[in-house]
Amino acid sequence: MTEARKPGFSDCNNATLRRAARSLGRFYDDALAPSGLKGTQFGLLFQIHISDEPAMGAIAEALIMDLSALGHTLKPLIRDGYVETFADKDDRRVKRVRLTPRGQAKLDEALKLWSVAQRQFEDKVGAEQAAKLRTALDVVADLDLEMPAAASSN
Amino acid sequence: MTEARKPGFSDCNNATLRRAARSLGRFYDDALAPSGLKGTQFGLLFQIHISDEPAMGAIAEALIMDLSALGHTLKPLIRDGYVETFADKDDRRVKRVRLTPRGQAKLDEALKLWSVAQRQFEDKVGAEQAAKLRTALDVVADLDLEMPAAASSN
DNA sequence: CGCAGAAAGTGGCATATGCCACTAATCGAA
DNA sequence: TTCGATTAGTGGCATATGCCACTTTCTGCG
Repeated sequence: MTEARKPGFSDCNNATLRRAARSLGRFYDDALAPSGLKGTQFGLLFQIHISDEPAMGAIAEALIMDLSALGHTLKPLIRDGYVETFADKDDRRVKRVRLTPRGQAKLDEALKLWSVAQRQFEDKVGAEQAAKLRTALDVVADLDLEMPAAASSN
Repeated sequence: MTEARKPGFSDCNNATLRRAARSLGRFYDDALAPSGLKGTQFGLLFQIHISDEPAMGAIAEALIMDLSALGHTLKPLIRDGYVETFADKDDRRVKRVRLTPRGQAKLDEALKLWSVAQRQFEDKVGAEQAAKLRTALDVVADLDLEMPAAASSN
């Protein structure tokens, strides 16, 4: 072993998760590079695609990301004309999002690249295993974790 | 179901991993907040702590992160006096890193907060299950993935 | 020795994410 | 109706990460 990742305290679930995310993220980013999209952007476009003109808040909730972070991340996609927003008819506070034709086309293009990476990955770890991992990750993501002290107002 | 995370195509391993990372990251960040450190910074200080005055490159490799990204991430820690760097005696290209006494103290402080979060997490998913997940994530992180086309120069 | 090429970092630029303070709109009572 | 609480986003600020173009050192040869 490289002496780098010694056992004993390298047990931080968060650190391990981030490390894997960086690693896998680079792989998917590389695969998507020809489309000009990052893995995150692809995921965001996809989420919008499978939703029905979702509100910002709905997207943020589905992806478990901060609403403001979503706003920031959306900017380059809007700038490049892949996505457009419009106010909800009944509640002007709500801003809805949808893909432009250009965005739809870009997503289709990226999906082809994505599927290659996805297959590549599943060939390595096994589709079954990959599915199990995703399930486990979804469980973790949806855990209702909160620090003891913070549970006061609950 | 919230209709947000429909089945079928939400199978992207990368998206699922990032989503979980955002979720868990927030939990650990909250737990570490009293120390003023983010989960990432804590992990970085810890990595330096368990290594012996590691070179930048060694840290980057262990954490599977870009060397320049490491440099950027290290800046606030150096600015706050938790870490210091010095040139390697035999190779002036190499920059080594170590914790300052102040950094060591901060790490000790953060470790207490971290262990609470860690325990909280393991109580929820089970220590056994958590260990399995970490193992799976390490496997994923260390996979030798590369796009078919990129294998040319190999 | 001297030079081409590799190796280790740095800096700039761009995206990814979060938190906090604010603004705009809506809702729920009094 | 009117005002306070709530909800949905925005903008600013700071860290997290990557890629690329350079600069500085080393290394290996001829």
